[in-house]
Amino acid sequence: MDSDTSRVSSRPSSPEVDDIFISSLKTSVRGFSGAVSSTQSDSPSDIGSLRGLSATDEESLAIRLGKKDRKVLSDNELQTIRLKINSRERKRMHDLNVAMDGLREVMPYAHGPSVRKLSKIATLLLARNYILMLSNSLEEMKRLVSEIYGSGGHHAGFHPTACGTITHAGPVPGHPSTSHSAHPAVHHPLLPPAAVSTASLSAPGIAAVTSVRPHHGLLKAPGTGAGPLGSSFQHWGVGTGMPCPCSMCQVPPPHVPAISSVTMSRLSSDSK
DNA sequence: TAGGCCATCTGGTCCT
DNA sequence: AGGACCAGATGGCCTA
Repeated sequence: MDSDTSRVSSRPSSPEVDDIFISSLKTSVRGFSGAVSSTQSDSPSDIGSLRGLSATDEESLAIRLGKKDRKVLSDNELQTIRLKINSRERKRMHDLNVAMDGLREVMPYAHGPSVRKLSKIATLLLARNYILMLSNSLEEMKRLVSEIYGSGGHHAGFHPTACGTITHAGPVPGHPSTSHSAHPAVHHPLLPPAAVSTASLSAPGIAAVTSVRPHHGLLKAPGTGAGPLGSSFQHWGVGTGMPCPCSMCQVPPPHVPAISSVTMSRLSSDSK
């Protein structure tokens, strides 16, 4: 199910498009909008504006392009300007996607050729919940530390063995891969309440998704099998000094308003 | 085939 | 004035 990766690869971003766009312009001067979408010239925005570069249209475009002096630009000038603007926009969106990929990489989610890439919306929602979970965990850890060591607070002694004999070689933010199934039921900030209530951290609900459509199943009712996301959240790396958010190590963090009902409904209905 | 996701184009607005 | 940002529109690809 690496359809997404194939899709991505089959859709090379920016660079090449310029050539296509330019060539399309060469073959059809009137098609100012006909870069990749051949039918784009039929769009409402084109009607009565960019379609046939008549003198009047050129002028109107010139005005829109900021030529308040109503200077009439030549076709080449207009094309050049449009190409430049389009190129900038593509670059901007490309940079945005790069940043989105960077965010995906540090998310507690399985990565690999066989795992479909998180959608943008899913990435953002997951990131949000992840941050909330980290915040809750941090607060809880602080609280526990103060409780355990009191005002004396020799924090140096805090941790490892506090979680029992289990080795916390689990994932840390940015390294979501390992997991251990030691502690079964833990509040999962990345799951909506409904999912959390029925799913353990072995997270069936999250799981199904990874194989097919991660972002949807992620917020969906429990399925079967443990997924990377769910398992990856069970523990934190010891070496990192990060807290273990599992139920054995701490009380479940307060309920986090994970996702709006609107989003939830959309994602759940989207799950298929 | 419908729906989801995405890339791209485009025009408007705001900022420097 | 030019660039960045944003949102709407459109069409392509993919999955169920």
